[in-house]
Amino acid sequence: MKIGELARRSGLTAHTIRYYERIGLLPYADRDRSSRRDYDASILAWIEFLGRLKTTGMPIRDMLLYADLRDRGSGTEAERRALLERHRESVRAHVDELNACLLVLDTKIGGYADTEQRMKDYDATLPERRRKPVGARSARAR
Amino acid sequence: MKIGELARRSGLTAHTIRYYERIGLLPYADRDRSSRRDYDASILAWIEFLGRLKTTGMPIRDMLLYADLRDRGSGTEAERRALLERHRESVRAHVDELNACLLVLDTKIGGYADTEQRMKDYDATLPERRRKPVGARSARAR
DNA sequence: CCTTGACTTAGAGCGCACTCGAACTCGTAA
DNA sequence: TTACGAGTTCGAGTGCGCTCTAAGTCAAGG
Repeated sequence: MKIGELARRSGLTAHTIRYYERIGLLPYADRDRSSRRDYDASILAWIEFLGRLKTTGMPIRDMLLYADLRDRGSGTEAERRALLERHRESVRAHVDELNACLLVLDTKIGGYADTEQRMKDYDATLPERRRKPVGARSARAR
Repeated sequence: MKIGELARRSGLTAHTIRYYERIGLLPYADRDRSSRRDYDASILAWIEFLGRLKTTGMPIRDMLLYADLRDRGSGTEAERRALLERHRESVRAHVDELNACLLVLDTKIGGYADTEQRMKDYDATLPERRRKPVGARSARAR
């Protein structure tokens, strides 16, 4: 599989695939006679897994850590597992936080229930917004 | 309340508060005789609300949109509401996505159940990782 | 033979959201 | 009076994760 097809199939751009290889997220790909990257379909599973880590907010530096553990092969399983478990906890915490925000958002939206009614939430508590008075740099200009 | 106290109470840094004012996320604050910002406690509710939007992944440009609608006052309620509802939907979708990823993560971690066992997931499907062969720029170097 | 288009590399540039530094001004306490 | 600490402005710098450009190579089709 050439980089173009992998791009189509993975949803990444060819640019991003090369970038990932450069930083070590993807293994250095085999090249054909004319130096073009030639991928095995198995790379897709790894890219999908990276995508999930990314979706769940793992920074690239941590994915690199995981990738490096994987490189080092057997003997690193416990560490890999620990890394994923820590990440799972942080994702769970984030989901909880998002759900809490959703409740607040529901309340807020509820405040707009009848568009024609006055607000009784945050919007009403701040008297009115002011803009920086243009050209008024200070009381006694110098 | 001076900017330092607001920083302590809001969790933002004074730098960030000034930055938010600069870009229009926070209203231009009243200044005392010596040009120092002097805040009313009501600003805290707004900052907390912004924090929730931020936590839920709303980009600053959208918060600005909301802030501008709020500035324009009555007559913009429907639009504000629509904005929040769209955002709520995107947050819900993201939560669903995260939960789906959590399931995969659980499976993956399950694969490490007994650290001493062989892997039968992604890690096992990629034969082995290769590194860029240093100094090997091409078959026929030039 | 020539064109086309998919690829190659190295490196620059971008958008976001801060974050910090420099140089300065105040008000207060010693 | 002087020193301190907390504030001010403007603008530059940072870290992240891409994203794109330039200039070149190559293989296949017309």
